Amino acid sequence: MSLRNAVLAALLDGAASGYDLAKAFDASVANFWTCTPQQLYRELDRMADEGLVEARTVEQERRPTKRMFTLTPAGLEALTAFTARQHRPTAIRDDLLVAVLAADVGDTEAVKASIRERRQWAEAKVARYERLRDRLLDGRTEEEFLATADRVGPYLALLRGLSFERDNVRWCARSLTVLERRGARLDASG
Amino acid sequence: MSLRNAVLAALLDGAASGYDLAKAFDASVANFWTCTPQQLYRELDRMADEGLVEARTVEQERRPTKRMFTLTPAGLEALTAFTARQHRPTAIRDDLLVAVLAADVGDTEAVKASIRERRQWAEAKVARYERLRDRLLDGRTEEEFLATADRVGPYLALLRGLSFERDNVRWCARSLTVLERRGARLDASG
DNA sequence: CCCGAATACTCAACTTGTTGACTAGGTCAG
DNA sequence: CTGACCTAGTCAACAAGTTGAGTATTCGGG
Repeated sequence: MSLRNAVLAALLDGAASGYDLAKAFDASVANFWTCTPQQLYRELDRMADEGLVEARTVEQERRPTKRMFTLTPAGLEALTAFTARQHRPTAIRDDLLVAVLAADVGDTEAVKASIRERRQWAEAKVARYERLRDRLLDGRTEEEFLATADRVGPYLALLRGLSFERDNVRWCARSLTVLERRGARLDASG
Repeated sequence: MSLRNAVLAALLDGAASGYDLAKAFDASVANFWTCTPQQLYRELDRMADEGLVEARTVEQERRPTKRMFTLTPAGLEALTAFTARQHRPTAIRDDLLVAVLAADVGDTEAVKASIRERRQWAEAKVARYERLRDRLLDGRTEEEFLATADRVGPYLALLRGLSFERDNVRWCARSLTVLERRGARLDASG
């Protein structure tokens, strides 16, 4: 039910095709909601059936026909109702953490490699988010932006994604030093 | 497939019943993997079928009969194989963030209330994790613990949960001030 | 002595999320 | 001029996660 709300929120930025959303998600909503194209198409169909979005088929010159989706008043209402509801806290739900939990018993070297890889990925994500932030700010200071912008929600959501990934980087670095020091110690003693 | 690995990792701490796990999860694995009791029972049955865990039925005096599960060598092997695999990064996947994304358009007051509630919840979680950490450290400094402990994985995973919730608290506070200042400004101007 | 909570599950139905294969033209680099 | 990637989807099947109800006993509080 919540992919639905993420889609509604994404459509606040204007009309989009399923294909657009599949990629645009990556630049905005993906901070906190990922999905595959299939999920999007399915959900968009359902939402169209229920009148939350309107689909217009658009024929194109040298490209496949696409369907553009826009929010309907009913969709906006559903989104507002959603924002008025309570939201349950979530956990991180990350395979890497499960692997770290078992790192001492399992393949420690492989886990260390995974952490290194994750750190790099998170650093890339941080850089990406920072570019997005700069684009949103568009030369203004944060102060100015917050005073003048139409909507601050997307900025706040972006900040959460940014600090999450920064935190990931820090944690990866810390975990690596711990596991490496430990490896050295175990080598020396046993 | 990953609840499975979380269960295997949880069983590293010793035998447990489904019911135990349903609660113990909250104290260790829940940092990064939540589930309902039903999911656990179902998964445990499957794992028993596949020989990853062994179930012993234990009759009790004044309580319902329970089944205690222990890791089998095959289970340990499966867990090791899991730690050797690559793990995909995850997003936060939090309804509250979707609501914040649409906060300007939706019910802003309700979203602010949700953020306040979430902040409190996260603070409670931080306190809980800190108690757990103290119990793990058991009077030792972190340095000492890392040098002497059998397994450091659970500690590292705990640290990730802890910093995640601290980050949540900070973000909630920040978002609240932004939304409140904005509310005041909008009231004054229009 | 009764009510509610805790222990320890089971069964069934449902919604979400994932995976893989398929269609079919357009564009661009080598 | 060919092969790989991009656009813009569709269909089907499955795995994972959620929700709600039901069972049967025991313990503690008022």
